[in-house]
Amino acid sequence: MANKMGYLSCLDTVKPVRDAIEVINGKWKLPIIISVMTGNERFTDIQESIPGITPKVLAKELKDLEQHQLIKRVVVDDYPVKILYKPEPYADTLTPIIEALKGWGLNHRKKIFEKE
Amino acid sequence: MANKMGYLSCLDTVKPVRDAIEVINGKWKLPIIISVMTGNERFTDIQESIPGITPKVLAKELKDLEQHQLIKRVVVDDYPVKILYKPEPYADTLTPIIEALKGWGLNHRKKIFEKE
DNA sequence: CATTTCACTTTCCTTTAGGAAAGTACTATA
DNA sequence: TATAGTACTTTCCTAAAGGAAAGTGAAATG
Repeated sequence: MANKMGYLSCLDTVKPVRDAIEVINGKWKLPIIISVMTGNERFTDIQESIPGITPKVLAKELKDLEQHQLIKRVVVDDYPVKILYKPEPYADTLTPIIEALKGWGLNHRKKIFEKE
Repeated sequence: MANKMGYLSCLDTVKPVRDAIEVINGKWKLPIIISVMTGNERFTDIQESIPGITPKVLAKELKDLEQHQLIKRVVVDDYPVKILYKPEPYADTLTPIIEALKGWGLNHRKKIFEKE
């Protein structure tokens, strides 16, 4: 009944990491969350705060993030109608990930510049 | 000389996060690093420890990770020749990211199951 | 001599991500 | 009346990611 695998199981870590990656995958999701958490609320503001993002990509990613309950789309019925994107409380749970990536990225860039 | 942007700058965070994402992007890189850090050294062992990965993808990602100095490919000149993949010390710097993703993924799965 | 193991590579194919450019419908402002 | 801003959508396209299946060459094992 014992298993005869010759490899070491790492599924305890691999599985949840993959679950997380599925939610925040791609180039743009974390940058958008960061922008919204920083306080950018309008479509155009978010777009301008993230260099290189196109409106098509932004619109698609905003929908994904809404589905995952990380942000919400709020329609304000003034005249003219305003649309605001706000972070959901659940977005705060991503802070440790964002901080870890930020720290690593900062250090990595330093490492690259030292070498070359 | 002041800037007249209407948005809030979040580049201090967005830029390093993007640098990090560029290195560990895709479905497979972190799972492979986790497997190698767990102690899997042989191609076939790594492959079997990560459900769903194909040899083509594994070969390609191992090369990428080697280039980023996260793992090294060691040829052991016994007869028969053995090829071992070992984590580089630099791989350890990814531990906070992996732990953050693992924690988040675990919690996320719990959240999903509670809801539905 | 046949089979198996190991570490891949090769081919073919589909899906997804992403970018460029233009357009749209509405409202506001000069 | 013309121009500009807002929040997108649409079309077209390329590149990269990823998967399935088979093959390869060397060496070991039965």
